Amino acid sequence: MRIGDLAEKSGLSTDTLRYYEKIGLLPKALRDAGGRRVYDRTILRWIEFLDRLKATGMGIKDRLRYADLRTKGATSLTERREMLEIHRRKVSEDVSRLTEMLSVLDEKIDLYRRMEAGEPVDPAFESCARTEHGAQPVLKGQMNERSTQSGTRADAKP
Amino acid sequence: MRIGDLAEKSGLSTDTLRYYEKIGLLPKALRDAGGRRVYDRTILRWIEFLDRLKATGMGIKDRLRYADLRTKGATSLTERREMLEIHRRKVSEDVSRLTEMLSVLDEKIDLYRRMEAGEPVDPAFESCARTEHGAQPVLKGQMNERSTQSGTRADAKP
DNA sequence: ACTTGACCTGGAGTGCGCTCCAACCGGTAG
DNA sequence: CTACCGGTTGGAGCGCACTCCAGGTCAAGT
Repeated sequence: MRIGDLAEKSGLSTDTLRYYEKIGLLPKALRDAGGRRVYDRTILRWIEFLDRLKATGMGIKDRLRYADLRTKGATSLTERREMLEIHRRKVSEDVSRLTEMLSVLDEKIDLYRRMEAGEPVDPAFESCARTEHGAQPVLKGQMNERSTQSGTRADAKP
Repeated sequence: MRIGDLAEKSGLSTDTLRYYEKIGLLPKALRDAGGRRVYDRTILRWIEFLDRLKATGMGIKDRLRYADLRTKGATSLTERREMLEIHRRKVSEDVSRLTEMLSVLDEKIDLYRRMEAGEPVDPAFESCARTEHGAQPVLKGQMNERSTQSGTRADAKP
């Protein structure tokens, strides 16, 4: 399997694969007679796992650290487990944050929908979708693009 | 309220606040006699919401787009709602991905724990934690830092 | 009057994570 | 033989999202 095939199978570009090898995320590939990288399919598991780490917010440095530990074999098991546990906690926090956001979005989408329908939405307004509220010029009129701002300051950056 | 206070209350740095204003995420602040930015606490809601969008993976361009729509008032309600709906879908997908990862991590952490305890873990090995498997040099010996690699290849760089 | 400190500006610098490029090489098909 | 494809390298460039800095202004405290 050469780099092009691996790229196709892994979903990463050949550039990215070489880059990952360069920085040490991927082990240095064996070469064929012509100096071209040759891969065996087991690398796909590792790439897939790396990808998952990345997709769940682990930065390159930590992935690198993990990759490095992995090359050290069984002696690094504990450290790797600890890294995964730390990551697990982060992912779990992310899930909470995102889930919370889902309901904020639902409230807001619903609010907007009601406003679009012309429903009077005023009292609960702020408490209901306790985030920012759509628009500030409730008093319509004088609301062209760049109106509401620039108290002092006449230049700034035309 | 001046920029320092806002920074403290919002958790953003003064630099970031000015940067956000420069790119248009925040409306141009009013100025006091001395040319210093003055904020009123309502801006905090908006910042908080922006922060949530960011924390849930919305890039600056989209936040900017949303901010821009917001300045247009009620006429942009539908577009804003559509943006939020699209974002909602993304967030929801992220939750799925992260949740999936949680179980992958749990399996792997558990596997590592069992390996640390010296339990024989071989048959289910690959299928159980169907990702990469910890270490390849099961045959220990000759495993110093940079051993396992560089089959062909003797030069490479100089 | 002077110092301090918070603020102002434009612009340069940073770190991440790729992505693209020029210039070259090697194997195969026509 | 030659064209072409897919690989090789080192290094430059990019987009994002800040972050830092020099050099300056202003207002309030001692």
